[in-house]
Amino acid sequence: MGNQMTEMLKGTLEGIVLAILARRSAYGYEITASLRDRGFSDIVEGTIYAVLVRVEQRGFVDVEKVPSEKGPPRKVFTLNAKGRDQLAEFWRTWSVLAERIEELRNTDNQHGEGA
Amino acid sequence: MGNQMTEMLKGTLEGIVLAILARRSAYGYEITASLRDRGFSDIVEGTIYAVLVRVEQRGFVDVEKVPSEKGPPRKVFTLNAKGRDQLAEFWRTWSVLAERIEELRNTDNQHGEGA
DNA sequence: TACCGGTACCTAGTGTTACTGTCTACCGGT
DNA sequence: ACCGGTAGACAGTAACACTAGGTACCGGTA
Repeated sequence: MGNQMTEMLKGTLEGIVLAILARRSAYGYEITASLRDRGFSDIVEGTIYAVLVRVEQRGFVDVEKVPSEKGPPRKVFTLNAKGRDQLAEFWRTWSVLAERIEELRNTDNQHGEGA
Repeated sequence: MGNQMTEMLKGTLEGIVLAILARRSAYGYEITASLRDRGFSDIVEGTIYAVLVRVEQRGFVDVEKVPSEKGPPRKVFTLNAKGRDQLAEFWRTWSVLAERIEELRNTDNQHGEGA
């Protein structure tokens, strides 16, 4: 797992988690699974919990404890209004960056246009 | 200047600089100007020098001191083979990440499709 | 009963990164 | 003698994802 991906995830991982919560409420373990399904297979569980603590402290999500049949109670996160604002801001920032980088790639004709 | 962009630049800025050097050799001040031209107007000069120190230490660039008529001698950076490899790796990682995030955006139908 | 594995959550410590603020140094123009 | 533009450099800071563990609950198996 290249650490390059690790560095690139900085600043985007939080948005990714918010985007997943925008679809439906979920708890940590579930979000981790969801990420794996979506190809983010290199993201470790502990990292997700750290992100969730952060978004909770910043007030982007509402939290509800739900008992589960197995293991400790689930901590279900629901995106709230502030979180939706943050998510919108994330998409704006991402769009700007992605656009500029794609322009850069188009003018960069050296990188073995193989694939 | 949202700090969101700041965080997102982590992990991409180095690749951006390498991509600029892939087009032609340049010195720090020039690279900063080039970035401004390309819309990365929020990146500060000092940051670029830090990136250049890093890529030099990692051996991605060759360095040549060229006297200038004004100010101290220019430190001209040229992308070498190792640097081109690193750039290729950057584009690969970026493609993977960008693709996954775009998929996530497509399945996220909540974020006011304003623009 | 005793143990293991899966579910679910949490935390301290580490390394990397970009920014802020400031500094040195050279030069031409006023 | 001073200022602004060119060119480079650096210490300190904040934010971030990862490593590497740990706690707790439960069902199944030996």
